[in-house]
Amino acid sequence: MQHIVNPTERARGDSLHQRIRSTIEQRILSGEWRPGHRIPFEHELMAEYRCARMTVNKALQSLAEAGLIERRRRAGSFVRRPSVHSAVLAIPDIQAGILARGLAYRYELLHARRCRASRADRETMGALPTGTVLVLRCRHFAARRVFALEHRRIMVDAVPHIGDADFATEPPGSWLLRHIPWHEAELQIAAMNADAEIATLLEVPSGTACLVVDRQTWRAGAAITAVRLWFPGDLQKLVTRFTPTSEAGAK
Amino acid sequence: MQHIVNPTERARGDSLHQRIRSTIEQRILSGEWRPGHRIPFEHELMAEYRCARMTVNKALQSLAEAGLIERRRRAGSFVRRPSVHSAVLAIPDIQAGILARGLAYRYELLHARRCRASRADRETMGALPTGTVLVLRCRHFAARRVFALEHRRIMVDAVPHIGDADFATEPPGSWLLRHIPWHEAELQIAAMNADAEIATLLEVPSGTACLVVDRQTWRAGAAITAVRLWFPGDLQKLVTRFTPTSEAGAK
DNA sequence: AAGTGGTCTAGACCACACC
DNA sequence: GTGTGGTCTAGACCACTTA
Repeated sequence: MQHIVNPTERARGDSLHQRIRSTIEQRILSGEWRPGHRIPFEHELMAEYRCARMTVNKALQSLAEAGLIERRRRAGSFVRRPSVHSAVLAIPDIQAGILARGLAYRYELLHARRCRASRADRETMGALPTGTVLVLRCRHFAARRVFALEHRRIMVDAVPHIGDADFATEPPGSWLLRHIPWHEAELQIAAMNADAEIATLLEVPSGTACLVVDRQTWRAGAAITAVRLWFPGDLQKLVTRFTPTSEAGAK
Repeated sequence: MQHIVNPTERARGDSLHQRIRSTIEQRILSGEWRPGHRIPFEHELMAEYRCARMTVNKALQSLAEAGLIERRRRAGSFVRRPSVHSAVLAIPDIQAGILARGLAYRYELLHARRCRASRADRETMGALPTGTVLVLRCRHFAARRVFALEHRRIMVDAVPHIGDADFATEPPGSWLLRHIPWHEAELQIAAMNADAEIATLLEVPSGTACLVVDRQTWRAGAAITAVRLWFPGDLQKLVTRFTPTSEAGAK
């Protein structure tokens, strides 16, 4: 019942569909099967591995979801031609990220006030005209150095129990993650020179290159928060490991 | 045979396992089911949707792969607590990205020479001591402005037919993507001030904040290329849309 | 018209974790 | 032990696409 697997193409994970997947994946990654190459049909793989169609189907669907192959009815499955590099960036919660590096973490609230939603809030986030916005400015420290400067706007009406939050002691990002655990977000990453004010707050020379991350967050279509984080360029690097993909794998 | 689906929880995609998946996903994203909440058992969902176990299994496996739930034998499936934000960054090929924006693209090779692998090549990329490295420096233009400056090292011995490439006319990234379509890579994103030399080449004032992307590429464990790209900070923004995840969904 | 993949069924055995 | 999820089978019907 077992298919004889060449030791060099042996994969971690013992289930048959994982072995089939890995075998094909390695042929693609090694360049043995180039873009456009037709993968064996499901019925051919069934015969090769002596298994049910559901098993090879699971392997091929998994490769299709990963963007390595394209499946076309009546035609077969084909190795895709990668066009964009799709990188999975891990962006940890700031506090957790600093602690994970073994550094001391400190948080400081600089400023907090409530006001009416601005025109920008309405236009970029779809906030209600009558909505109230909580505007926060705070700093994150890693081992006594300023690690990040945070400008945040929270749509008060969309966040239940926000009155219970004490942002003098808890970073708003952490509080929100605890209370609105799942959400959708949009991210922009850019490089900007620190002006005099930003430089003072980050305790770096004026003009220092900073990594600027803008993030907007929604839940069920309703805007929750918008935040801009300034990182001194030498302190924060975003690192990731990936494989190219053909088209957006994410929906 | 059909389960009666509430119109508000109706999903795109008509297959049953997609509907089951979407229904559960919306309960999680809306906050109705908070982290730690136990999803109904597979046999309960079978009864609710009057379908086979494979069908609910496919829906739950898909949610587990997406990082929204955690599955534990004997215990059940539970909504996960997100800890890191995992963003899928789309990083297009430079030429394709500029053309996609409707801008004119131009490429210029500044410098090319072959030399022995340096100590850094060996240490950071695992290049062979006797290996030859092709060192390139080039610029990418979008509508007459300098869009990016590229420093690249290619491990000549690992890339067949590289002698056929004409990097005076074709950007090395495009040539490599055509000839080594699938690979693994590691990416670092940082912000740096342009020094005098970089600023001159980018045609921006000295000290301008730049987005610096370092990428190293392997195929089947063998180093292919390492590249550093400098983007003027105001020109290139990396944009992405995502949902938080619990732990690394990528392997 | 034919043959592919997409989906689904109604079973089954097993590993594992918890009791 | 007991019950969960993990995996697999041997069928089946259908939609779609392409030859």
